[in-house]
Amino acid sequence: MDKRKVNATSTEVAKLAGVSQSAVSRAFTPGASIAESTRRKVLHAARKLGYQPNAIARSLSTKRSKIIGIVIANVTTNPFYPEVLDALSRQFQQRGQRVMLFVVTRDQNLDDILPQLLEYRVDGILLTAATLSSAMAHECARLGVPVTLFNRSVPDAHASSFCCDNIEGGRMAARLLIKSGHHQVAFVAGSHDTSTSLERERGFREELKKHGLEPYIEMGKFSYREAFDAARRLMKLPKSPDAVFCANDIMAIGVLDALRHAEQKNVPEEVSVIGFDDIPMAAWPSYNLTTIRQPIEKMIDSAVNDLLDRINQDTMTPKQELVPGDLVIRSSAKLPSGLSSGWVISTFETRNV
Amino acid sequence: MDKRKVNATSTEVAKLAGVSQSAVSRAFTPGASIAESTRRKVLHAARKLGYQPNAIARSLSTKRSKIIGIVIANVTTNPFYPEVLDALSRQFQQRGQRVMLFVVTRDQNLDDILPQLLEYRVDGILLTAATLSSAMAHECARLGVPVTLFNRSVPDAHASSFCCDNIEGGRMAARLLIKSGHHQVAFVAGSHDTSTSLERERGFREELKKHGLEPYIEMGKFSYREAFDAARRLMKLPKSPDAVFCANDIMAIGVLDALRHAEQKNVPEEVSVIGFDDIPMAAWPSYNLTTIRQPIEKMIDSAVNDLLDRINQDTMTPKQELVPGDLVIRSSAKLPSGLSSGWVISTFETRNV
DNA sequence: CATAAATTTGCATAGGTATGCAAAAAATTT
DNA sequence: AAATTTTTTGCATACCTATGCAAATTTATG
Repeated sequence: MDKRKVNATSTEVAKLAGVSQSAVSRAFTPGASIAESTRRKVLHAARKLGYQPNAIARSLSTKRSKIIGIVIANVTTNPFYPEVLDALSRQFQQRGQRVMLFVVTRDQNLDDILPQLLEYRVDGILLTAATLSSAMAHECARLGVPVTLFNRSVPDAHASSFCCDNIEGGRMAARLLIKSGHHQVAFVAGSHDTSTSLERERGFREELKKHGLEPYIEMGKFSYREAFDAARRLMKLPKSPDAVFCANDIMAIGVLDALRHAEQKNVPEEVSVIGFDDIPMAAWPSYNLTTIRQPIEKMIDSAVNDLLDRINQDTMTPKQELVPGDLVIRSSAKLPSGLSSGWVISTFETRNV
Repeated sequence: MDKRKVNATSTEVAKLAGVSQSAVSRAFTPGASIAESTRRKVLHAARKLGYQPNAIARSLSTKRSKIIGIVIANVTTNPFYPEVLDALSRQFQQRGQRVMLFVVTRDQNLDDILPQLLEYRVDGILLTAATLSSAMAHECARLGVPVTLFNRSVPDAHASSFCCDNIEGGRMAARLLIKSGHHQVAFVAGSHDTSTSLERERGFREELKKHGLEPYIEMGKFSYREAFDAARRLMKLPKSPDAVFCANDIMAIGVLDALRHAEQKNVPEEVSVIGFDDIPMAAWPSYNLTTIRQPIEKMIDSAVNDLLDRINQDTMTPKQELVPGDLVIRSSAKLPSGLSSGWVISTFETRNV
């Protein structure tokens, strides 16, 4: 049991086991042509030397790194993204892929980041809360590295994209507010250059318009604090809104806190609040936020499947998928008299936090 | 500008530039011996072919992958860890290291995970919110891969560890509560097998004992929801506590919500609440949580420096560092008449969220 | 037992870069 | 201009594994 050598190689194992280096390689390659008896000999020798196959060398040889590059933003500002990262990481892990991670700021230019991933010959790239320049999209396409966007609509047809149906989500929020008799509503936007916020706003406005309503718009910059302030501004208006729809949950929570603690408003009696995402906090007993749930697991399943499929059959064309969200009814928004089918009623007691 | 070829190699670039493959390699190696004129020729040819050095091949050749393995848990349940991950990722990125990420559950056995990192010949490993079996610690030591623990005390001397001074943090909380005249206090623990929770409890008890007090203990499992319930149990006690110290902020927030919304208690008039970590939420206007701040940036700076140093000078012995926390005074705990020096007074207005 | 078929094995090489060493070229000194 | 020093260059090889191919071995068939 001599373990002085730092990193045994397949050749050393081969020598000890009295076989060729090829045999060692085959012993560690599932499905390779090797007799059970020699495989055992090899594994025994390997254990003795503390041998572990060198994935770097394997990658070089097979031209598959088994690494997926993940680029993610907003990890500290929106609890939705840790949720996404967790699910992604697990999924890839489970499917035998490693993850190379880049955490970026929302405004950071990916044109500096992606080349770093490409250097390592990642098998695929998944971007979330980040946008892709079309130059980079082309570059990845040229190199045959599939790219998938999560939660961002696609700039061109070179990448797949998986999003919640944000427009329909905005409509759902509007419908609920109208049904429950609101007359003056507001939208707290995330930013004016993010597809998610823009689309949610579009659906919301569109549906309101059908009923002759037009929302106030305030900017919340996807942040609790900014949304908190936005809510205060809204309440200062001559005809202050009786309902606020926010482009995401973290802002909705900021609005809720502002209404309750800074503006002494009762929610939902005086003002209804609706969010988007359904982050774990939305179910906390002191928020009980009515919101549009993004079915994270389902979306990630699809995204991961698509990416891995495109890695393995390099002919597949990118796909754009829109996953419907669910209206989750809690108690931050007034209820209409009759409930619609398809709504998810979720109370603190019935849902694990 | 022909770019049909998928991945140009240094040899192809060499041919086009009319130099040797070595020259190409040197052109991309900072500090290598190469004439400025040839470097330019090479870079020009490289651009023409869309060449990018192959980091996998380089790793094989140099025996340095420039990859750090990060293992992290609790990413979705405690906002402290997204903060940590964000900072770690940035730091390594900035220092020219890539990050291979594993998100694990609290109870997952690292003995299956670490080998996967070692396969890729990571230059170093950073574990946070995760513990290391001593067998694995030995294995890493044998392979010359330095390991650093973040926020966990060290099982043996084979790894470095960087922690907040949890014991002293517990003492600080106790001192504040005593100074401001509390008589019946409680501790909401995270778990009974995590050094952070145990140490915070120890310091807290220790200091209370000096003043003849003993805390109620409740289990909050590091979760908002469990802590919420724990608070309700505490308030049902015949002599319910007038102060609650929690092993982390997310539980303190659960307690706060329970007190305010389920138990109709005024905070801090009737009950004081103190947390640990100082996550961004702690500064939110509706919480204003008094807490012990872990100086994340400072801790991570030290941890990253130590790890990179040990990677580069392979003789360095592991280091155990205890970083002092700061008591951040907000308004969830009653104030004593006179403030001590060294306390950080932080109000919503003075701190960026 | 001989022959054909199937399985297992080793050889040789590819994958792309870095680097020690000696040769060549350029710069400096005498 | 020759001699010396310094810088630059290319050659050859190492890094470690996977795999096509032909040879060797085992198993099955007649």
